[in-house]
Amino acid sequence: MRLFKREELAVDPLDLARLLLGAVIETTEPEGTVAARLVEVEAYRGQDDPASHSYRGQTARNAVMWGPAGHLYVYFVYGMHFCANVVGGEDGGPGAVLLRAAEVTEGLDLARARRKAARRDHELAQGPARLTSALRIGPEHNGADLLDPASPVRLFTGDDISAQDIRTGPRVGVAAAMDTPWRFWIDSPAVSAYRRGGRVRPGK
DNA sequence: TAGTGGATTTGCT
DNA sequence: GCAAATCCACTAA
Repeated sequence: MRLFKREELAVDPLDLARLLLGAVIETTEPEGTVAARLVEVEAYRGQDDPASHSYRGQTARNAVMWGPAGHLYVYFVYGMHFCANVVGGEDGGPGAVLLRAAEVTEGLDLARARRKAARRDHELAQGPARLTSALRIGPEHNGADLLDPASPVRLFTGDDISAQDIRTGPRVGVAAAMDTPWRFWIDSPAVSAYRRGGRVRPGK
């Protein structure tokens, strides 16, 4: 297992998404280290992708998406949760891959303590906000370099996943992207359940 | 076990 | 103002 190289990640998000399946993300805190193997991701591009945060241009929140590949983009959603992305694409151009689900492989006790609602281990990081919660990724990690061995968040290469084991489908919870199958996953109990885009619960 | 309401930031309309 | 790349506690059967 080794850290990724910057040039490996500076590719189109669609290619980066496949690359990240099976890769391992690891966070280190004073209390210990938690590592997880990515089993589900979604690609987000730039101005040609209406579902992307970067579609309408650069803002204070999504500025990291325009930066160099290999950094972490963390954003806040629904007033409660954080989601983590790996920045891809070329410098000066937006692009990122949302980390949706992973299997915790190291630091299980720590992850269980952080995710008290998870009744089974495969639920520890089964979903984008659960993943950040299990790994304790927060706003302080926004813009962190995933390729620096001294960084609190790092990204390692994992198993080679053969193309035939990669499943694709529409992205989850994205109203504007029902016809772009940019969600990628591999068989695992930790893959999150698919939910249709648009307002899931109309009314209220 | 299935269904629903709530927490509460960000940025566009 | 409103909708969003969500999760979980609570309720009813």
